[in-house]
Amino acid sequence: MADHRAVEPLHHAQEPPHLAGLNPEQYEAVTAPDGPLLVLAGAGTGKTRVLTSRLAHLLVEGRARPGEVLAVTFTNKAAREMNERVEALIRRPVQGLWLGTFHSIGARLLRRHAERIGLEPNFTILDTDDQQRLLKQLLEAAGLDAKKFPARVLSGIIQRWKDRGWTPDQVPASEEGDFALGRGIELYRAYQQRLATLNACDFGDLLLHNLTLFAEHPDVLEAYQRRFRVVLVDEYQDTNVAQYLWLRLLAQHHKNLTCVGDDDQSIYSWRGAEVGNILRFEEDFRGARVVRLERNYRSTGHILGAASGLIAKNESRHPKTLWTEDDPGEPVRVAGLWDDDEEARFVGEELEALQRQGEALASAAVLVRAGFQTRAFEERFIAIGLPYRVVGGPRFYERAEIRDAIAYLRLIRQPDDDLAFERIVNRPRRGLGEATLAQLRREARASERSLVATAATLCGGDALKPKPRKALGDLLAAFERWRGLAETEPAREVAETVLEESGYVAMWQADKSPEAPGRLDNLKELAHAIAEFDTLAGFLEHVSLVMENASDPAGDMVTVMTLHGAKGLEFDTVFLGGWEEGVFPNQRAVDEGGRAALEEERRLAYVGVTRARKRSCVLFAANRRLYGHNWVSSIPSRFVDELPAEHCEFLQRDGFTATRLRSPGLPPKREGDPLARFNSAKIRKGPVIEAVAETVDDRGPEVDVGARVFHPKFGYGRVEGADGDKLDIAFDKAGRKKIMASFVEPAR
DNA sequence: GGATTGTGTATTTTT
DNA sequence: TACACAATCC
Repeated sequence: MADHRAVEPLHHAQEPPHLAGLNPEQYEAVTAPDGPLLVLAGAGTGKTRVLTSRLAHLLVEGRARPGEVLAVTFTNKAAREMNERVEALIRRPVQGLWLGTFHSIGARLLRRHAERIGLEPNFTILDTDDQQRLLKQLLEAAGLDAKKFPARVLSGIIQRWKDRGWTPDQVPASEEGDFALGRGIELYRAYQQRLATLNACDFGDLLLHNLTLFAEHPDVLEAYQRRFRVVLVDEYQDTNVAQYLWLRLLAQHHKNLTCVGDDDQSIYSWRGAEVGNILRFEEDFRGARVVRLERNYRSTGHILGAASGLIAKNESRHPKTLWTEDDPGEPVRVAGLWDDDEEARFVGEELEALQRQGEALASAAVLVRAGFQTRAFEERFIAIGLPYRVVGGPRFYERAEIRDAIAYLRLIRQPDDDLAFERIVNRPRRGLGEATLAQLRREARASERSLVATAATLCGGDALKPKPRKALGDLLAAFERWRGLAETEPAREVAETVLEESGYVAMWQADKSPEAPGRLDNLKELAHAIAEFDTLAGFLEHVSLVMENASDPAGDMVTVMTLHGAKGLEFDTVFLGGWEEGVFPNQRAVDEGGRAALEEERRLAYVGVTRARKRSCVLFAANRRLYGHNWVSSIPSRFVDELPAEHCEFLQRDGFTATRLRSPGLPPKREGDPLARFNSAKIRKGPVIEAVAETVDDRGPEVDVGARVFHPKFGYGRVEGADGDKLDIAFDKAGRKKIMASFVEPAR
């Protein structure tokens, strides 16, 4: 993203900093008059720079005061960066901007007007874990089999509905799939009711409730419409329908909306993002000006050429051609290897070579499609003592101990937070088990009150056995005490006291598992973070909306992460692992999303290649270990074939390490030239992962994973895997089943 | 009520 | 393989 390189100035030296050194297109975008503006900014063309410069420009020119600017991003990081850069450009702090993520601004608006839609201003923001817990309860209450209908799936369905801006009443009946026997919408409604009772929201609600608020209270909407003279949006290609509607409403009065994005980098459709939003911009906002940024300041000619050739295979896109005045540089190297271990070894050796040439490890990254691929690299890097860091994984606030601690704090702030209560009633163990809890829930439901309120009543009577009654009473008394404390003491004091007195810290101190010390450290870090906040409320908001992984890249190390995680970043050298059919493009994505999903996978490939400034290296392996000891053989990704040959260098066998150590039994013995298979393999349509040789039983007919099969009762399906002589088949109509191989025959 | 054993599942994850 | 969750046992 960062473009710090000097560009020959178009205008003269007296230009203010926010206009200095812009190329003509950037200048046009930054200085464009009021009105809808779409900046189509290819990878590495200075997108963030344009956005921040425009914001600075509008402020400096007095076209808007800070309080009249709404600037939205997707990530906190982007928001922070934007703020810093604007301040750097105009050389003073800016206060009063509405600058933040969609979610944080949605929450801010919602807290102001919560009562208008039946919430209290101190509503809790639930995360995914809470959501699923709640949904699970609802599924159970509805008498549905949690195995067959996992809360995780329902949560996904509801989120997608929310992404499209649908309240339960607005979900079209045709959208009701077969989940939960066609009771999805009903469950969605029940879920929303439950949230309202809990005075809680999930992430999707932060926007959806805004939409409801605006629809039901035009006065509120109008106030904001008038207020926001300027609306700026980053990564517009990633907006979902709800966000689009929200923006359109807010920008409607002044119609002064600037959206920056790149349809070729839309990689979040599975999270509800609609590429259509950016493709349709000119229709949606009449008279919109469109500026294309096509001059790339990041990558060499070969890298750009390879990436452009690849992305040109997509049909749904705004055509654009990136160019650079840079040298062609090194061609993109493409290497085929025997298996994932060898792939990792190859990368390790390359990194060591780079290091010998004086390159910093921190300037290199290994990018993969999915998390499981990082393992081979990690093992190899550990083996050769190469410093690395894996970005991603569970976030700080998703860790169990942090969530527990936060549940205590939430409960102090909002006694009716049943989810928080359930989480910590018995952590540490207080002898309040399932039986007591079930009784509590029953009573609570009957009296339509929260668990804490019910518990208080129950402790007064003799419905509970003495032991649990005492334990529960003590806990409630403790909370009363802590709430009193919270009135006077700073948030950090409160948190520390609570964690001590509740026995929570002691619980981990007593724990002898190897993770325990780390967890205690995390709790300390949490307390440290709280110190920055005056109020518990402020901290909790921060935690649910902002808090990120504490990942300080201390020292010189290689970054290993997923392609999704790499968006917006850049490195001198990038290794792109696992370019095999099935892995990348990911089989499941293609199965579920068809051509559109394939194009998204291709965009992901494009994002990957364009992360590199100087060197890009694409890798694929003939054999790969999936979960433990399942080996799959695969053929190179079609994306490998789509890389224009004139920008690539295909490494020959000589480039590989010839000798290998192999653990017993696995995988298929190497016969002849491993590349021979690749060279002869033509990308085939249809099934892509060839076979799970080890797991298909000899007695049954050999059926390839990925094969289409027919079953007399369940109809057509696709073989997903094999276990002995049973095949794991995903039937088009009947769902996923394990079937004896002899019952099916190849389709057609 | 708590510990233990067994079973099923396994993309991507800005908030 | 690894992990989460549920059924099962003490």
